[in-house]
Amino acid sequence: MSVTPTITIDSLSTTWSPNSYSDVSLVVPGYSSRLWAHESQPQYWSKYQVWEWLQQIMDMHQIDASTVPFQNFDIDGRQLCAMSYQDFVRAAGSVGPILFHSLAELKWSGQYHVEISQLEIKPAELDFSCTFPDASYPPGEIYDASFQPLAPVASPSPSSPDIKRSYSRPHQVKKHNPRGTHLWEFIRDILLNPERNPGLIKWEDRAEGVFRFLKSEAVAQLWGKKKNNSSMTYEKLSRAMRYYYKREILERVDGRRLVYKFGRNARGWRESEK
DNA sequence: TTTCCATTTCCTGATT
DNA sequence: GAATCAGGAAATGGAA
Repeated sequence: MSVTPTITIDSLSTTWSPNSYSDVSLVVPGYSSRLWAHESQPQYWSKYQVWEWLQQIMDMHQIDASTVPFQNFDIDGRQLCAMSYQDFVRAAGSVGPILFHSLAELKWSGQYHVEISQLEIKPAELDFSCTFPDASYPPGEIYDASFQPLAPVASPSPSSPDIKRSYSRPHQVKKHNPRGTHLWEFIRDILLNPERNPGLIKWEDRAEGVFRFLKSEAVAQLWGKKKNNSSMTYEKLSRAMRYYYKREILERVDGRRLVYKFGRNARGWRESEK
């Protein structure tokens, strides 16, 4: 599905100001320094850049990529910028508000003036019950507790210091996953977005969830980079992978080196789940 | 402060 | 012989 924009962000107005409450850097340390490498303004992004942006937001907020239907964002920057707040909520569920605010901030930072002081969307209209599919998570696997959807764009005043407390988390947002993305999710995301890390891991049998490391040490280093651990090696990474056997997140593939298979408790890798 | 969890680190031995 | 696999044991560090 692609979202058909109804109200443009440009036409929206609200008391919310991207420079006040929704300063993402307050929520995600390091955001500013990483703040979107694209020189161009979002309305000029290609589809690929839109996906890159999405992926980066997922990474920054440690949101499981499988919870956001990327196919809903098979659009270019111009179409993205034409999406309303509700379009984002429709397209990305509880992650929608984060995407909306992030985009709004980008537009502001790019001198892209957004007149949002007249927005009429009420919090009650926002569907924070839209779900992360429970089935997307194995029993005991939980969503990032640190994930806090930004408050809706309407009242109360975003300048209120209590703003982030004034909206409860969606109840579907599961607790835990305290350190962000799990290793198996990291691996899965590489497989699902090979254009981001070409040649590192590849599917051996997509339908069965069998995959093979092509550059095991490179993957380990990438994982180490993510965990801020420069001494990560494939040896260590593979030990962590083997622990997944017991939890049935991975299954053994006997007799084949560097080959693993997703188990019954691994979610989000099947094409039908995307 | 304690407990829990998901690794991380180190190790020995087996297999390819 | 090197790389990888398997799994035990202990350590680590963040979050609740």
